[in-house]
Amino acid sequence: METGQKAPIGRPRGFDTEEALERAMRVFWEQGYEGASLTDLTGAMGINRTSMYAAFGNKEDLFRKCLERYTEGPASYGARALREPTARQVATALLNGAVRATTGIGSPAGCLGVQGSLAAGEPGSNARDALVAWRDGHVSLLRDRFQQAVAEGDLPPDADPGLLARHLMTMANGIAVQAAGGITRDVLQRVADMTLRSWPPATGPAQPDA
Amino acid sequence: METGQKAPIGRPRGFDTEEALERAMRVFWEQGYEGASLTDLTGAMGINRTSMYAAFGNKEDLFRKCLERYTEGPASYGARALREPTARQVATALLNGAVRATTGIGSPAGCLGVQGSLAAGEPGSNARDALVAWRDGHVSLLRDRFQQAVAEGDLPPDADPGLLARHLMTMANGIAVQAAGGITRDVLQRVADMTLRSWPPATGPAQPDA
DNA sequence: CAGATTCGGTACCGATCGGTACTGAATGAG
DNA sequence: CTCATTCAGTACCGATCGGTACCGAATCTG
Repeated sequence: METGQKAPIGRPRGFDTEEALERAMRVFWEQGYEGASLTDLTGAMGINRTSMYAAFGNKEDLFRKCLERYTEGPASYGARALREPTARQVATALLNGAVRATTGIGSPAGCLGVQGSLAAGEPGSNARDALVAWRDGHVSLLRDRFQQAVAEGDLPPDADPGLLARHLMTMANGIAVQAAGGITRDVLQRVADMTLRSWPPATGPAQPDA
Repeated sequence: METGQKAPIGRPRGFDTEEALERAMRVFWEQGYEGASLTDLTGAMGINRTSMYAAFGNKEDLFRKCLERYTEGPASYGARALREPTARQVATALLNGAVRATTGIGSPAGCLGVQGSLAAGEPGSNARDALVAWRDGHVSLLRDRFQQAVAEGDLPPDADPGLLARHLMTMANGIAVQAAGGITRDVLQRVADMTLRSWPPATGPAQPDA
């Protein structure tokens, strides 16, 4: 059985699963989990319901797979940012990446990880929880990266890695909301620049007013 | 006809419209426009469909009225912040208010103006557009307020009021996303404090790296 | 009282929701 | 070739969607 990997039995699949997943991802991205009906999804994927269920499970499974694809595709700037040499460069790459990804010319506005499902009724609760975990996972990765920066002396010893990570993710998610509302890339880039100009912000007690 | 204001003809309404609106607002807040079904809404309001349609129009009208109520209730910190004497105090009141409102103990987590409808399918597009306009309206008010601060010398003459306003709203919306994900008030307050510690951020060219 | 008017409950509308049974077409193995 | 296996299209499932027709109950004016 040298050819174990190949030669699937039966009629071969008539569509490209990667291409179909890409199109489904864009529908979820544009319309959110609850707003994307199976008719919308399969219409964009170019297949019918039966093929979708056979290939991907159900709507929830499809959403999860789209989220994975999103993470490795449009949101891959996050993983790249973590590999930047300094904490400041991590922050810069993250926010610049967020601006670019949420305002891509050929892509839906905003971020799938935010508008995919932020508030939902009971049938969409699993998708919502999946996105909460997704966002929190990124914060944890950022926190670990900043913890490392503190250990390396790249950030001051009294810096709070968790707080810096949360602050940065808050800004990135805010950018996603703006982008979903149609704010243009150049405006959001200036907003990101403004944040980065005073980064890292002080972690200690509040500075005197005025 | 001195009593023109009173004595409505016919059977009097058997429920309090303000109370019903308050409960509907919370359902939209928790579940979003698309995630809140008429059954959910009328169930929480304690009335049946017929009464809801007679009193409020339809689901879209109900949502708009809930958004108004939200603006004048839980989101009234926005209008209050604009009346603070200095730009810095405006920013502080806004972010502190956002933290409190999105993490209220007896209220749903997050912000109706964000998670009410961020991405939606075609049937929810009107609600989504209403929220986009709602958020942009608040940015415009902030921009005008900061423009005034520049004129008063409260902000430096080279400050960009529109950019400062957008930056602040981006942070507030980011806070709303965090809160929707269950992040607690004390954490978000520290994030807000961190932002305010370096506010207003410089508007000019980027500061030298490191 | 009678008559007009409005509210509230039931029962229903067509459309759409996510999901599936069934059937025929296309491919492998023998 | 035959036969098992898989894919894809149709047609459908019960449930729910937002919205409404209808009618009795309740309250006004006169």
